[in-house]
Amino acid sequence: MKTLPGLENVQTFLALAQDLNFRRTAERLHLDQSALSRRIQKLEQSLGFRLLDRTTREVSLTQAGQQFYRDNAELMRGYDESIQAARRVAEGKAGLLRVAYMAFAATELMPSAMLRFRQAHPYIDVRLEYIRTQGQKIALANGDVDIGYMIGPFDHPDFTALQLSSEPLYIATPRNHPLLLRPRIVPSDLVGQAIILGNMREWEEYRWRLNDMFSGEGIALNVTLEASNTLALNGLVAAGLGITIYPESLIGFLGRNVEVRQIMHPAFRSRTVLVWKRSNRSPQVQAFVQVAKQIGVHAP
Amino acid sequence: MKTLPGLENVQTFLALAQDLNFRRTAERLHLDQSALSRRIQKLEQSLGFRLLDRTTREVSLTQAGQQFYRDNAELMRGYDESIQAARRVAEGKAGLLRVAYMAFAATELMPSAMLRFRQAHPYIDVRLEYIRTQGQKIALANGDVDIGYMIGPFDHPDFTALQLSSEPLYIATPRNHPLLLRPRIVPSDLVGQAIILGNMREWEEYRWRLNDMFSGEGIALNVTLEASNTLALNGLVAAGLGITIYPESLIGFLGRNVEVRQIMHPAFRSRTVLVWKRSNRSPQVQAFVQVAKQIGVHAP
DNA sequence: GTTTATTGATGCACGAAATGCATCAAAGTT
DNA sequence: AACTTTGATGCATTTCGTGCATCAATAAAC
Repeated sequence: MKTLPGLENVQTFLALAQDLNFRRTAERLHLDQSALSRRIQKLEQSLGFRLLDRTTREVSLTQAGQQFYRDNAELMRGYDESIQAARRVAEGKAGLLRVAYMAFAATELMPSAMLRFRQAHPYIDVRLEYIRTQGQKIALANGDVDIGYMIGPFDHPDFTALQLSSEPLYIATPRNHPLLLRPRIVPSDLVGQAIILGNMREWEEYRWRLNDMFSGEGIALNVTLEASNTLALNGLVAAGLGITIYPESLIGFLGRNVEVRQIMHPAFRSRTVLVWKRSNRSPQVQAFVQVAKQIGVHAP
Repeated sequence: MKTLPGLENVQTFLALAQDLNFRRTAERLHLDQSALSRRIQKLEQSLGFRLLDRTTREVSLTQAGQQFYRDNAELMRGYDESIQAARRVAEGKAGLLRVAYMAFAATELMPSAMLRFRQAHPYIDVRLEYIRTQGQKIALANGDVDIGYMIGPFDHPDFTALQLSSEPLYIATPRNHPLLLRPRIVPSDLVGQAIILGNMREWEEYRWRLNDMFSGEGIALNVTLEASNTLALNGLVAAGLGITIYPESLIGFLGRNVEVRQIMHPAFRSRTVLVWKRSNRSPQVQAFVQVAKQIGVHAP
């Protein structure tokens, strides 16, 4: 391992960069001004370039100093977090696991995995967070969460994705809808049907997938109304304004004023995948994957 | 600024954690074994928990030590990079800017912005990378790139998105196609047309957007064939197997054996947005945005 | 224009802290 | 049972960082 220059004094530099005044900073660090002056000199010398321009009257960051400050302020925050993470582990908590989930995993997959996970690993702290599929990809890449339940498929070299379920889709209609008379519903039955869906902002990924399924069958997805929440969606359907399409895991949460029928078609399914960063080899993640994969129902 | 414990000795710990042997590591660091032993003791003491289990015969990382090693190996890599970045700045290079782009920005937007950027900021190194929209979101979040041209719209609190262009879509048909007889092409003309598109893996975002436009008009997007590259796409269209849909910026790259017509509809357009992390305030990014926004054609 | 106050840098003596050497106890190997 | 290798520890030595006093440069005050 190559030894990195100046590491000892980075904190000192950061403190100085904050108020750009040797005497004040020195006082704040309970240090003599001369000592501070020399620390910075030493840091600059070991780096090989200047971080600060100093006249006898004022101090300012050089371009390089600004760059160095931005980067290292961030890194020191990261170091602080790494200590806290390790301390949690040392204190018997086997660590922290941050799990993201979206609506389709919220009713079955996530809760039952969580139940078994808590039993198997009571000392791992779990932090749950509701994030939609698109946001999860970003949160995972950022390291804001460790693992996420999202709408699949998801394919990316930096991530591992494990398909947990593939559930059929259902239509939800008003109670007296003509479609209910049919013995079985297939996609072509939906041609020309007025369809009500959640709006793009909230349901982006799901709607894209639906669009894809429909166009795969050569059927226009005729969205006549959008709703921003599930209650409104249910109400609009019950009132006879159209039908909606729900994955199996959510139909239990529809009101009794609507009827549901499964769409019988191999492509009309919603897949849920568990995704984590390939580089994240923490035991918490591995343990969770182990548990979660046993919960997967209707797995591929 | 709170002072962070143990920072001086983290590198030493990392070196030791790599071969888990005090004597060998000490030698590698040109240090006495006793000194190394004490450094680690001191680090552990300042952290308040053990990092290593040591018997007189073998050394192993504790759980906390593993966690600490994983996190800090990463951080030290980051520190090394921060030095190099600052050094580049110090050497007169005004820094490094990593730009990602996708196909639709590759012909006009990105190259002309790049031209003007190099003239205005000759000392900023630019690294260009071809990444598709979905991958860019992840690369941005990871900090692998600074800024990206992607298919819009894109809305996320962590990012700033600037719409640069909104270009019309065109159909590309074989030379003798009946649609060419119409005075103008509107979306409803495409009902029932056999459409050939790039496959999902490569064209995911574009296809989703197309799906969305079509379903917005209540038209089925009837994809009869998929191709994995542009040449094949062009060939299949020319051979009369169907038509394809291209944004304006790419029609110049189609062969002479196909004809193009603009789709006349306000929603049938492709938007290109420039996206960067809101937290990334580096002057390179700001400078690039400044230049790129002046290039934007047909801006909103 | 002179004085005064404040800035960061520097010479020097001191002291804390890290190092190297020698040695020890523990544990596997022969 | 003798030997080797492991990491820990006591102690003398050296290194290195610190505080104090002071300096030169510069801006503000008079």
